[in-house]
Amino acid sequence: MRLVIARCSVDYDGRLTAHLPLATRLLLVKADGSVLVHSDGGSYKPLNWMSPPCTMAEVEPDEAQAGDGVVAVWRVQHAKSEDRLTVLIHEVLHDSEHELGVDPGLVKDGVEAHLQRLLAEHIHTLGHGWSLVRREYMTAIGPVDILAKDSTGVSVAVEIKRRGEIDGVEQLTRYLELMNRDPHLAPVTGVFAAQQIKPQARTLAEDRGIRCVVLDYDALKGIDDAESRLF
Amino acid sequence: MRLVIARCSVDYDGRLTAHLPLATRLLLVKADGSVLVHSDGGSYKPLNWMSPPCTMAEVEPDEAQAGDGVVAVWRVQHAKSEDRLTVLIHEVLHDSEHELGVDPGLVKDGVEAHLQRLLAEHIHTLGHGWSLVRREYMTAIGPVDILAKDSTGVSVAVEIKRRGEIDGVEQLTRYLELMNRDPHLAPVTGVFAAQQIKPQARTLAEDRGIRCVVLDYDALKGIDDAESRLF
DNA sequence: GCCTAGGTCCCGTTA
DNA sequence: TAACGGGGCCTAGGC
Repeated sequence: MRLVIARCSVDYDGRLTAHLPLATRLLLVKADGSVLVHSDGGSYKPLNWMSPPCTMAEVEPDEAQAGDGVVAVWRVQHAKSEDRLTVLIHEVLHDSEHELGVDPGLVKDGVEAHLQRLLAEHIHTLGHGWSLVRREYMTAIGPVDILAKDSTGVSVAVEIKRRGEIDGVEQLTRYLELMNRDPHLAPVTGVFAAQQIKPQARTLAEDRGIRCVVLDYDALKGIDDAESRLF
Repeated sequence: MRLVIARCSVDYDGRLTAHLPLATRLLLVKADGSVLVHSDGGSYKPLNWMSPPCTMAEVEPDEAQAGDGVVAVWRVQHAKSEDRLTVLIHEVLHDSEHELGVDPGLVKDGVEAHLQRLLAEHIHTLGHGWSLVRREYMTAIGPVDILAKDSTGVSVAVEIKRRGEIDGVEQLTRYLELMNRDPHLAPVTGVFAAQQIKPQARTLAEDRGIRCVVLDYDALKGIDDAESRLF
């Protein structure tokens, strides 16, 4: 990993064109050749960048560039597309190289998959006498997160989201339309379950007879922990 | 901006929990207090991070941590939530501070807004004799990108995307349903215009009688430039 | 302030 | 390989 602090201007040309005027920035060159251009604020997203696979070449400025005060030019070319990043360096304030090695990677917990597992294991939180048929129930247009039966034996398709928005309701609607055409399953009702449900999504869902349920991840995990302590 | 290369482990606890085992990484502390943890590969996204507004405190390791070889602990706490990042530093290999100043920011060209402007100005590329009614035509459920009239005077709602996927077709369908209930507008036909249209989206659109048009940004810009040169 | 829509989205998973 | 769905999404614009 190479770290360079430099006064520079940057141009990106590819899926769009973008330009950064002359200023002092961090240029970060990773071992795989990718380049990030960071300012001293904003978010984790660089101002500009080139993703791997790509190659970086440091070339001499031409006469016009040298006349403008450019001391070096970086050409970063993506290997599989026409995307190109050009850095015109006017002054180098820091330049260091570091050996990092391969990273063991990130371990996550608490995303949608966990919500789905927890809700499947405690399907009775949706209603007394409910039972799980299966998770990831396959249909012709994709998997339904959970298929269950209510206390009267009627099939229920459950769509789970961390944040319930309109496209999640559309997705569940497509599943319900399809499943209700299957005489072995019909009638199938719908439950839209999310940690948070946007007003537009709730309105659309209820307009279509889909029940909305707000999930509490910590409460579900609490039930899970309490039950596992019994064994 | 502070640049630290260190052997460290990192824990994030907030919207989810995540852990990075001990390895050598770049720790980047920006002027606004935000912290990025980068490995020597992957993408522009850090392995872990804390977004501003947040505060970073460097504290002494406790006895147990010191016994594990920890020489310093960074506690990065988000100012408006319970999100917290903890970095346990085992060895510092580099540590430098740099003054960057405020960045003048990025200038972009070629995003959806530009496509919309270009297509609105050259609406005849969709059909001979077509005319623009207006961009961002407001409806009860949101703005339609472009409302136009074809050569016979029939209203056309145009939805523009850089990449045309299924939810764009759903969006246009909702607009069309609503607008066709308005006797002043009906009948309204639909055009789904994008630089690239996914097969599933095309199938769904055509099944609903929506015409699909692939846009060529460079060609539209060429027309634009050619016309502007006439004046 | 919240909410919506777009992104050089990125990135994993799966058909 | 291409497409689809999720993200600690982030970020800009509208109300």
